[in-house]
Amino acid sequence: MASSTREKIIQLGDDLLRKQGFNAFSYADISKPLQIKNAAVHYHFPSKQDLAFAIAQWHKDVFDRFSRKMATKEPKDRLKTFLNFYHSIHLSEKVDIIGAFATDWYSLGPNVQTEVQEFTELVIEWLTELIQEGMDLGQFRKTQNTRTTALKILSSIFASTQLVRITSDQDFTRVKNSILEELLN
Amino acid sequence: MASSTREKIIQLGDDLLRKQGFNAFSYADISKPLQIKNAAVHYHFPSKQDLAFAIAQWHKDVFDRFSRKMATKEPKDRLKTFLNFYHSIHLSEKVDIIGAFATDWYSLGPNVQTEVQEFTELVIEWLTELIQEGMDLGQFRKTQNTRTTALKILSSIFASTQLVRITSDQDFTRVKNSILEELLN
DNA sequence: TTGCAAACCTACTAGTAAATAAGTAAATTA
DNA sequence: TAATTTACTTATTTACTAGTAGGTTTGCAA
Repeated sequence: MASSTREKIIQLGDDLLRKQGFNAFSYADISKPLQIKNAAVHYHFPSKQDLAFAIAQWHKDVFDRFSRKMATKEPKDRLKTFLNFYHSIHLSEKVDIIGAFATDWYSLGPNVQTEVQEFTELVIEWLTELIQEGMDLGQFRKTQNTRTTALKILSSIFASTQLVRITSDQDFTRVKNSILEELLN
Repeated sequence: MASSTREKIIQLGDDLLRKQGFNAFSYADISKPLQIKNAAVHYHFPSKQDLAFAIAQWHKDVFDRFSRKMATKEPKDRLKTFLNFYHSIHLSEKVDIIGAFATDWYSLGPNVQTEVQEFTELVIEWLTELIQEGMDLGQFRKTQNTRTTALKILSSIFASTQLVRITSDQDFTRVKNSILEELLN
């Protein structure tokens, strides 16, 4: 079964949110490419907040499947896959969803904010555990606070998807490689 | 002489840009608090792009004065002041201007983009020189590529102003302190 | 004191935004 | 097969957006 209209709207909404920002796209930007009418988008997502909620929820689902699939792999490879994922974001000229939601934070309704918070905490905890495990296995250099290390990795990699819009592509690869190098023993 | 209307518009525009995003505020959001009419804002800044340009220019000017004032201080103190500056951004519930411009990048006209690029390069170069100097003086740990280190510091600190909107205040302080600790010998 | 420009205001336009009401065709279920 | 639901469309509304044309006031300069 090909993806439903609902799924296509979420995908396109996510694309637009991360390329242009929540307030920079309209329902027309979604309905036109999908060759449906404005009201059809409202049928699936009565308000733009409902769409934002669905996008946040989708990211939670995807990350959940991702972390399950990665569970068996060793910390180093898990981190590499994570960083490569951000590389693909960079190549598609989007920014990370966390940064996109963060800069548009005050445009989001309370339930969307909660969903975004849950997703973000999921990512941070996953990274924190990964780092702890890598340290326990002697693959990673010891750091004082694993959550802080996780926060620094997350923030520098997601900020890079933003920063390189302004500077250059090379800067992304530099930061990406450096994150791994710094952690490895 | 108290600050002119023009200056007040730039200040308020900058506040709104960094609190809500470029597409989330209107000229009405500027004219109302300043108790002037919509057209008065258009008198000073015919288009919203002109306002964005002036905001970018203002940041360049401020950073220029900042770097001049800091020139005599030693690297460690320069970095501390820089990080404290970001702490004040965090406290005012804004995000950093670089991240704000980056996420709204495709809403900006070419001349605004150029101005933002110049400002950002100014900051990166200032940080790079600071790190090199600190390393030469033996205050900072040696790193392979000083620009990469600068990029990582900049990205993790400006992303933190975004991330802590979603997570918690503590996370900002953690990252901030860790940046300094990691660099110091 | 006249002329003129800076800094506004009044009043408006054209376009776009999100959102809704009411209707329809096709599929699903009872 | 009758009733209902799903997935839309057509048509419209309300509200706001950036931007403009033209008039007014104020202060300064010739």
